[in-house]
Amino acid sequence: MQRLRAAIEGKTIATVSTLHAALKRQLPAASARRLRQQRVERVERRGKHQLIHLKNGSILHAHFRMNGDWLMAAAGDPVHRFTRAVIAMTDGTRVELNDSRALSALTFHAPGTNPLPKLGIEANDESFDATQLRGSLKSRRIAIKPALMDQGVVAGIGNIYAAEALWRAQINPRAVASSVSKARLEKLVPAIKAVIGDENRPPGRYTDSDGRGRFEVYDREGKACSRCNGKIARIAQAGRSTYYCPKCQRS
DNA sequence: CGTATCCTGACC
DNA sequence: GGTCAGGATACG
Repeated sequence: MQRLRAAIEGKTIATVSTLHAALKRQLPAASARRLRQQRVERVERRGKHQLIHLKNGSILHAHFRMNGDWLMAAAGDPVHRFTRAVIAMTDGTRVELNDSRALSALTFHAPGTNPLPKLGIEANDESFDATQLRGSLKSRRIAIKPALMDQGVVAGIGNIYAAEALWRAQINPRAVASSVSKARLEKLVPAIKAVIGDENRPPGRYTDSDGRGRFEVYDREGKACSRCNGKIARIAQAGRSTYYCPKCQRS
């Protein structure tokens, strides 16, 4: 996001091209054409969504889903193997939407239209605290983990961060969302802020260059919990894997 | 609530 | 050659 902002804010789009059928479907040539010669006024993040606001009020919306990332290149550089779309600026800067699985979203929105679904509060919002979270969870009788992944509760929490935050706050992922105590939520809020704000965790990278996992519970089934030495378990919730420590994450 | 769909690299 | 993972969406 910061890199994208630095690369294109204040500059003018020359062309936007899609290189993969799935992306072409989302951003047809006619829409891509409407982006030409538009100045990028600002780049905004809302949860996992990235909004590129253009001079005439139209918006280019991007969402990486799981694997996507921006690659910065210059005119003339070879296009990366997994680049699915390219934003070329008039000064020669090139930004590539790199996504091996091509599940990313890239869509055009005419001036005045809202590109976003209903989103909950941002984790870094000042007013995001235990009271606020309790309010959003009050009526939710689903498990806390899928509730956290609901973008309408807190924007930007995915499968991995939900599990990591619950581990930090020592909350059982199966606990009913509406019944999690205020005291636990008081721990959960800073845990979410810490996990989401961890700049050392680039998107789409689950392991360090040396191959060591960088998460406390995610993808660590059967391994020892770093806090209590319990054995990390894996369960399925809402069709997703949930990893947690049954010994120190009790409801 | 659950399940299928999209898509493809990585792993068996 | 088969299975899985992941986020969002659509649907039973």
